[in-house]
Amino acid sequence: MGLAKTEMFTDEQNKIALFAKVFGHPARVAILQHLFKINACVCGDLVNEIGLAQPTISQHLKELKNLGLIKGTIEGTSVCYCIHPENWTAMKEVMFQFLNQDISKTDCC
Amino acid sequence: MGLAKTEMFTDEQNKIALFAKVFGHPARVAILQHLFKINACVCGDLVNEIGLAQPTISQHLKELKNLGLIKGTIEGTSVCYCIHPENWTAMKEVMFQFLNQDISKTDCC
DNA sequence: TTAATTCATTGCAATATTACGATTAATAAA
DNA sequence: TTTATTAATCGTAATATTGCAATGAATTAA
Repeated sequence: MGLAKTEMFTDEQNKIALFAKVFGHPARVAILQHLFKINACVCGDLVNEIGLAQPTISQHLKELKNLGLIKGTIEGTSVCYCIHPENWTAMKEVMFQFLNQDISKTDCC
Repeated sequence: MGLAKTEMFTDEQNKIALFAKVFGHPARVAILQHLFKINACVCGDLVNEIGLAQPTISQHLKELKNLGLIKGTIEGTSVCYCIHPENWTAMKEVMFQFLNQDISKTDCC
């Protein structure tokens, strides 16, 4: 199939999976790291920074934007992308809760 | 293609992407949450708990096991799965570092 | 207006993922 | 031994993802 049966899971589980999925490609990880690193906003420098073709980067940026993790503003002919702070923080809350589950009881096997 | 060009990225970026990818499906999120919730180990109860067919669950468990996040021990005819505490903690370190990047400077757009 | 620049979109090929029926392997119970 | 139980593996169909060339839309420069 290639199609996840999302209706069988809770909203929280689906939300975690959606966030995780977008981090599941090294190009998107690299894009985000670069946006954090460069204090000012960045546009098509990402195409040079990362070694992929322009349409490929554009596609990855779109996915990050769709999830609300970044925002892009048009500046003349170029587009300035940067982290969306509020949404990033909200995403962190969700992911932290998942990653921080109590591990102390898991003493089996 | 459908094939990520991992050679263009750092080991860290690829590692983050690999961990994130395995969390990128709600069934695997649900499996992990259940393993955390059930203090004792769990085996094919997961098939009942989650609504997917046995081969599907088995496949998801395999991916989690391949990454070292869970471990399985044979107990008679059934297999007992549980979180791998050390590896989970190590994974958390990597993910936290990525998620916790300094957001205070990102005041653009 | 014309050309140049930047980025999004489209279309497509190659590969990956998801799900499950059927089967197999291994152990336990009768 | 025979049968049941449990879980892994195989094979396959349906869909998703990745990457890029070609193209298009929008703005700027000449």
